[in-house]
Amino acid sequence: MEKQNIPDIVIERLPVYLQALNQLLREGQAVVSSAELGHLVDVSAAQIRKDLSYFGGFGKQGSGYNVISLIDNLRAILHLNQIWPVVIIGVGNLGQALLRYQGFARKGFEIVLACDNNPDLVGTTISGLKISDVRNLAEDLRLLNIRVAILTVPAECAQNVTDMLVSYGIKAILNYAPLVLKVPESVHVINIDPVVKLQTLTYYLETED
Amino acid sequence: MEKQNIPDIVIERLPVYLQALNQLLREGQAVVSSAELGHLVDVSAAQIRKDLSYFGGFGKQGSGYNVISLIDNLRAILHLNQIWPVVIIGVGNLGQALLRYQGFARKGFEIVLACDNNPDLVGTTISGLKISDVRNLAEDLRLLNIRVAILTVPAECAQNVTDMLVSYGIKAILNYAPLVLKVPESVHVINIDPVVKLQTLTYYLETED
DNA sequence: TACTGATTGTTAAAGGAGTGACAGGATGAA
DNA sequence: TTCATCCTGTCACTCCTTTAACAATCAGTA
Repeated sequence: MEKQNIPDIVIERLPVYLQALNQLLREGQAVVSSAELGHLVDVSAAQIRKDLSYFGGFGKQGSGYNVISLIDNLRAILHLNQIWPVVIIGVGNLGQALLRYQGFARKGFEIVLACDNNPDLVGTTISGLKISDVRNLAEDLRLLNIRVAILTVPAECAQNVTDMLVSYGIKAILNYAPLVLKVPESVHVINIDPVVKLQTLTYYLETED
Repeated sequence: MEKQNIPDIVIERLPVYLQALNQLLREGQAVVSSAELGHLVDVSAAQIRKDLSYFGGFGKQGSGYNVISLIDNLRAILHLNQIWPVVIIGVGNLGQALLRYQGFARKGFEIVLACDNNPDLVGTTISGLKISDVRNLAEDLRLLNIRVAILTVPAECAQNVTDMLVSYGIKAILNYAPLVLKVPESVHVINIDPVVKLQTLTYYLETED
């Protein structure tokens, strides 16, 4: 209902706010002002208030935002009140590292499936999860009701794999492969190729070397 | 000289264009139109022409852009005509995966230093590189003339490590730690916490589960 | 209760970014 | 050479995002 009118860029900031709020919670802070939160995440206070006001008035004049309650609201907005089952496609270096990463579980995600096409890998266990054969992907995804995928395969097969994922009902892809994936409008993709990000950074560096 | 007036968002698109152009080069295509390139990277043709025109007229009316020459120009703009030495700070799962990743070398970067504070790791060799003690960081960075860092340490120590890096002359940080780093204006940071990206994606998913 | 200080939600204005349209140059064919 | 076609670079316009300002409201104190 609310979805269509709210800019993507606002949505991208919400998880960052959530991150900072969780830190405040750990430190035992009960209330935070837009100015203080803005300082933590490097966003202007006015912008934070405007972003949050898209979803309703969560703050209290004179004091600010209740940390716990704002966390709850943001989690609801971002649909983080459930644990999302996630598949990792491609268990190379990066896929294995993500499998071992302990940061997903507490943040609303659980890696419940990891698959590869390498017969040496299929059947082995990494971080408590048995690597599945990509040939079973359709059934695995259906049985586990997975709609979120992390794609860590080589660029050469990334589009093929993506087409499979889309046809099997995947709706969100976190893409580590170095290319722009073609997907239907109903599927959401975020790219995080480290090389692209580094190449953005070097633009700003002096080259007198 | 050109730097100040060009929007960050334009700069962020350039490496993506470069990625697609390299693919065209591998496929042997000599010339590309803004429309075709736009289709590859999911950007409008007008936007590509406008982005490129910030830096000069690289195209030819009637035919389009010469692939090789546009690659050369973009590489120059992004300062990729040199190999940038890079340090990886924190050799946990993710740091090790990035160390083993072969995708940096051909794209303008070389991991020349990896360090950690874990005595069990220091001195071991991963992917041909001997892990250095973080206590030697100041000298290592100076000797190797490193200005680009990849940060893969736990959130708890990320800001401390960042302060060290900044004081030792690091100017660009690719931050995998789940927090917003505080740095001086002269230092550039890009964040790629996978959890933040996933949490952005789930906003767009139906929650009837 | 009345007053002071603080902070939100909202509105209007300012500032940036994206789009559409087209003049003008390049190419190739007749 | 002339003509028809193609595609860039750019300008004006529209749309989107951010900022600044302030009325409304809350909490604490006297």
